[in-house]
This record gives sequence, C-alpha cells and structure tokens, in this order.
Amino acid sequence: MVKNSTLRAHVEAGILRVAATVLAERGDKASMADIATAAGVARATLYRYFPSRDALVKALTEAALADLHDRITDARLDEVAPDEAIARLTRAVVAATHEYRALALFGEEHGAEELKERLLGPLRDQIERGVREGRFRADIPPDVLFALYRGIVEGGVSQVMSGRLGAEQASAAITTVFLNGTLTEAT
Amino acid sequence: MVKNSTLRAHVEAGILRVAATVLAERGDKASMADIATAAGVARATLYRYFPSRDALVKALTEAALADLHDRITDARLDEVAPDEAIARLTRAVVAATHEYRALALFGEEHGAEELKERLLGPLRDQIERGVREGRFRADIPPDVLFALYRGIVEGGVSQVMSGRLGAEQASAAITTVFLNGTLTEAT
Amino acid sequence: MVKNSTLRAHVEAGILRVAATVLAERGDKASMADIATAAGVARATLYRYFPSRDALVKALTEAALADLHDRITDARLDEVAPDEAIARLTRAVVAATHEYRALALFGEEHGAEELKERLLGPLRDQIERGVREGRFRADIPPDVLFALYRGIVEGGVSQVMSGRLGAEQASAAITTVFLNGTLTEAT
Amino acid sequence: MVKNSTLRAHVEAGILRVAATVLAERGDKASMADIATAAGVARATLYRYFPSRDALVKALTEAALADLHDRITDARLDEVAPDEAIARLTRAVVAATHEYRALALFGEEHGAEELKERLLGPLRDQIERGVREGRFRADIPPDVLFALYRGIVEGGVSQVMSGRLGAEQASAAITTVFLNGTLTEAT
DNA sequence: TATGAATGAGTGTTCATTCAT
DNA sequence: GATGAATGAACACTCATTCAT
Repeated sequence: MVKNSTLRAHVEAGILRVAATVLAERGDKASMADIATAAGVARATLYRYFPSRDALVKALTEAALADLHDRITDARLDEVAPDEAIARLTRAVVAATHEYRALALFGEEHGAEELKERLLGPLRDQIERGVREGRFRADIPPDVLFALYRGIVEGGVSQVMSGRLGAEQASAAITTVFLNGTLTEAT
Repeated sequence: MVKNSTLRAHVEAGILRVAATVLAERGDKASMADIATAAGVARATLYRYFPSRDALVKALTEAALADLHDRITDARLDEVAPDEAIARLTRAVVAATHEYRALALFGEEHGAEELKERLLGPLRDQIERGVREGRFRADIPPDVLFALYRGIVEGGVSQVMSGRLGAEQASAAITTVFLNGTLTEAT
Repeated sequence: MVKNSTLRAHVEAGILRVAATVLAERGDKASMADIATAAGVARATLYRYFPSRDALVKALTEAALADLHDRITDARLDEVAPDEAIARLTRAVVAATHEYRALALFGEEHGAEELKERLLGPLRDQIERGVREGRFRADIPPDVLFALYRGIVEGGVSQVMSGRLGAEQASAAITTVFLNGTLTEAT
Repeated sequence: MVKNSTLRAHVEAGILRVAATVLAERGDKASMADIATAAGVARATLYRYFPSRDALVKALTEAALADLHDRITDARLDEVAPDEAIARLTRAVVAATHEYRALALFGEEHGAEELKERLLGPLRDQIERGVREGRFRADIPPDVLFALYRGIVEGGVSQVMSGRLGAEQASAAITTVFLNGTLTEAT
C-alpha cells in the first residue's frame, strides 16, 4: 500500500497542525488529552502517531523549522544587502511562526538542536554581515543585536497571533523598527 | 519581639527572591518542591509563608511590580521628552525585571491586574505621547510600537539574565535600537 | 459493545461494595489508597470510576439509599398496622444497611438530602402514625422515639456486621425490643 | 510549688473539656490546631500537656470513664432489681456521656481497654443478671440485648447533645423503651 | 514555661504512558 | 489499526509532631 505512508503522513500533519494551535493557546499546560480531543482522536491513537509528548513536540518543532528553512532558502539572502536580507528573513520568520504558532522555537527548550542551529545561523550571519559591512551599528555587539531582534520578532508575532495585525504589516513594522528605530527624522 | 515581623519579612523576601530565580529558570513547571529545596526549607515551611502556589506567584508578582512602580515614579517621566522617558523607563524595567527575574510580568497570566495596569500604563502613555508629539513615527500604530518595545525589552533582559550583558549596557542597547534602529547614518 | 456500559456498571458496583466495607471498617480515615487497594485496582483507576472522594461517597450513599428505597416501597407499609410496619421497615433497613455497610447513612454528613428525606420520612411517618393511632406510647415524643429506634437499629446492625447475628435474628430482636421492651410479662 | 501540679491539673481538665466539645462537634476530623485554638493556647502548648493526639484522646477517654465509674459505683446496682439497676445505669451513662460528649467511648477505637471493661462490665452484668433472674426476656441473647441497649443509649444521648431533650427526660425514655417497649398495654 | 517555626509523612488529584481488546 | 481501560509517578496541599528560642 503505497498510499499508506502518505495517508499516515497526512494524519500526522493534521495532528501537528492542531497540536500547534492547542499548545499555542493553552501553553505547556495543555495535556495530551486536550490535544487528542482537539484532533478528534483518542489519546491512545495520538500515542500511535507520536509515541511520547516529547516526540510530538520535537516533530512539531522540526516541521516548523523545516518550513522556515524552506522559506529562508528561497530568500536568497546573500544576493541582497543586509537590511533587505533582514526584511526577507523577518517575513519568512513571521510567516512560519504564524503558520506553526511556534513562537517557542527560539527558546532553548526542545531538542532538534542541529536543525535549529541551521536556521538561527542565517539570522545571526546576516546581522554579523551587516555589522562587518558597516551597515549596522558597531557599538552594540552582534549577539545583542540578535537577541533584540528576536525580541522584536516575538513582539510582532504576538500581534499577528492575537489578530491585531496582519503578517505583512507586522513584518514591516518589525523590520523598520529594527532597522530605523522609532524616532522621526529630526533625531 | 518587634524583630519578629521584620524577621519574617526578611525570610519571605528571601524566599521570593529564590522563587523568582527558580521560576525564571525552570518556568511554570518548577514545582513547589523545587522552590522549597532551592530556598533551603522544607516544602511545608514554604507553605507556611505562602499558603498556596497562587499566593506565592501573586506575592512575587506584586513585589516585582511594586519595585518597578517605585522606580517608574522616581523617573519623573512627564518632565522629560518622550525619548528620554523611554530611556528611563527602560532602565527601570530592566533593573526591576533583572532584580526579580520577573520576565513573565508582561504576560497576561497572573492576577494583580490593577497594579499591572498602573505600570503598563506609563509605558503605553509615553509611546502614545511620543507619537502625538511627533517624536515617534506615526506610520506604526502605538499598540504595535508598544508590543515591539516589550519584545525588545524581553530580548535585552534575557541577555542580562544570562550574564552576557550588564543591566546598563542592555538598557542602552534596548533604548537606542528602539529609538534609532540599527542602521548607520548612511541610511 | 453493548456490554461495555454494563461491564463498567459492574465494576462500579464492585468498587462500591468494597468501598462500603472499607469505609465501614476503617471509618472516615480510610484513604482512597486503602479503598483502591482493597478493590484490587490502582488509585488512578479508582479515580477513573469516581473522580473524587466526595463523588465516591455520594455514589455509595445513593446506591444504598436507592436499595433501601426499593425495599421500603415493596413493604406496603400503609396496608398494615404500625407495629407490623415497624417490623417490615426494620427488616428492610437491616438488610440494606448490612448490604451496603451504610450505617453512616443515618448521619447528617453526606449529600443526597432529598433521597435521604424520602427514606427517613417513612420511618418517622410510621412512628407518628403509631402514636396517633394509639398503638405507640404517647408519653414520649415521636421525635425521641424515632431517635431511639435509630439507635436500636444501629446497635442491631453492628451485631450483624460483626457476624454475631444473622440479619433476620437482628431484625426480630430490634423489632421486639422496640415494640415490647425487654421485660417479661410480669411487668 | 505544691500549687503547680494542681494548676496544671486545672489547665489539663480545662483543655480536656474543650477537646471533648470540639471532638464531639467536628468529629475525628478536628485537628490539633482546632482544639488548641478552641482552648486558647498555642498548638505547641497543647502538646506540652498531651504529647500526642492519642494521648489526648486517651486522657479524654479515661476522664470520662472515671467519671462514669464514680457514678456507677454510687448507684449501688446490686442492691436493687435489674430493671431499677438499668434505670440508674442509664442515668449515669447519659449524664457522663453528656458531660464529656464521649459518645465514642462505647466504640472499639481507643485504648484504655481495662478501664472500659471495668465499666462496660456492670452494664453487661446487669443485663445478664436480669435474664438469669427471669426479669428480662430470654429469647434474645444477653449480648444482643446489650448491643441494643447501647444503641438506644446513643440515640438518646444524641437527643440530649442536640438540645432537643434534657438528660433526665432522655434517661427516662431510654429506660422505659428498653424495658417496656413502645406499644401500649393493649398489645 | 510557652510558643512560633520547621518538617516528614500522608492525602486527594492529575497526567503521560502502557496494555488488552 | 484504533480505542477504552489501567497505572505509576508526580504535584499541590495538610497535619501531627518536634525543635529552638
């Protein structure tokens, strides 16, 4: 049954989608029962697809990161200036995060370290490049810039997730505030 | 024993300090046992001081917010321009947050709503004032600016808490990035 | 599986039976762990069937009272003289109490007030009827007679539960002592 | 300090009195804290007088039984007929039980076995004597008569404790029902 | 001596996970 | 393959009891 693996993949993806939503809504205190119910399956069935809570979370993380990976790869970051690269990255991250409600991905929690590094890397790289090329201010260490950027992104995504902002608007706001700050010309 | 109440207050404060650290580190999954152990007391003793988990969290929230309240009051925000006000607020928030590891304060979770509003209010106010007075860009709604600001602050504080940055440095970075962005003049 | 609900009901009833015994033996200090162990299930399983201690006690109460209700209804009390009614009631109460070890039912403790009233009512009624009809002594208020009757029944049931007496013997003893006292004719 | 032991005895007696009340009201679920508070002393002080819960209960039991013992001794049971003996015993038991709220004394629970036996003995003895002498019905075993008697007494005492009946009335009702039953002559 | 403080051993309850159908 | 049932390992909280002042 060639179809089997495909079917299973579909169910898996569906569960992951639901799980992402539930975890985003109820936070880490969402129980497996909550997720199973929301997904319309029995708890034991949920365990058939993901043999443990960790496995589920890891799968969720990987899916989100894979999605993000694709978007970043598509962005051809090296072909544009660092600020445009930041703009593209921001759009990619906002879109992926919104898609998977996976805000927490940036945290230290869950496995998938290699994958995560593969993704956080480009972000870091672009900022470092910008500093190196003199486009970004050098008075703040790149690490800090990166941390602040992550913060802004989380703030912007939270606006998207609460429905107060569209993904495009949020991306623009994040990008422009990070790049240009909030003051008017007069500064 | 006049000292008694003071002594108790000291122990209480000590436990709160430890609890703040533990909760910041392990998150909501830190158990009362964890906190008690970290504080060097038996679980039952912890319950002597805070009769329930909620009471502990609430006390923690209130202590942190009261601390922050004092700092903000001291800052005389209305007597300076919005950007200087932001600078002072940032310093106050970073210091208080670092002191109490109370990152979560900005979240929606725990009670103490009135107090929290009393504190989030000034932040919001300053941003709105800045927009109104033409110091801050008007192309991004104040709400969004506020959310992004919250995000940057969280990012900066995380740097402080991990020891990679001093409070003063972090405050400066947060402020300057929020106000001026990351691009060099050439933009 | 039509059987499923029935099976669950059987298990429930079994647990209730055991719980009644344990609670009767160890009193209110019997823990849920005690009950679960006695029932041969894990504590968590006990909670599957009765989500809280209160729920268990309430279910137990209701089962016993329902049983007693049936027996009393079957007794057609109004069709016989008060003393025969007392005899029948006594047999019903002894049997039901023995069955469910539910001595405590007569206490004030647990919910199921309406049901309880439906059951204590007939007892009270028969005694009052007996007094009204001149069959029972009028020099003792019906309330008191009722209280004494309850006491005798509890005494008799304790004999049954400790195995020193059969239900039928106990019922007869209770009835005859209550109705005729312990003195020989000569009185 | 000769007075010391006397003073201590007074405090002890006072605590016992309060403890009897509290235990009667709240049952076995009354905590040491409850008792200490009701007695107006700190928990630790309560423990100074009674080094454990069991010790307190045992002391309470012994006090009640000693009181009862005195009353029974005063009753000169052997000098009167069994039915009069029952009447006197009933008055003694009701009074003592009411005094100490010590209904539970008849139970199997707490130590003080020898003392208890010294007291339950006379009750049993009188009933057996009554049977032997042909005053009490012989168709019910003395053990059972005794159990039923205990039940009636408990029922009557509960009326006294709830204030619905005076001790004298209750004693009379208990005695006459036990001896003569509830039916009118016509039986 | 009297007491506030500290604590170990439970209790009720929940939840992730396994098993039998 | 899907599910209801069962369970062990926590967790929040309580209480009888001990200790230091």
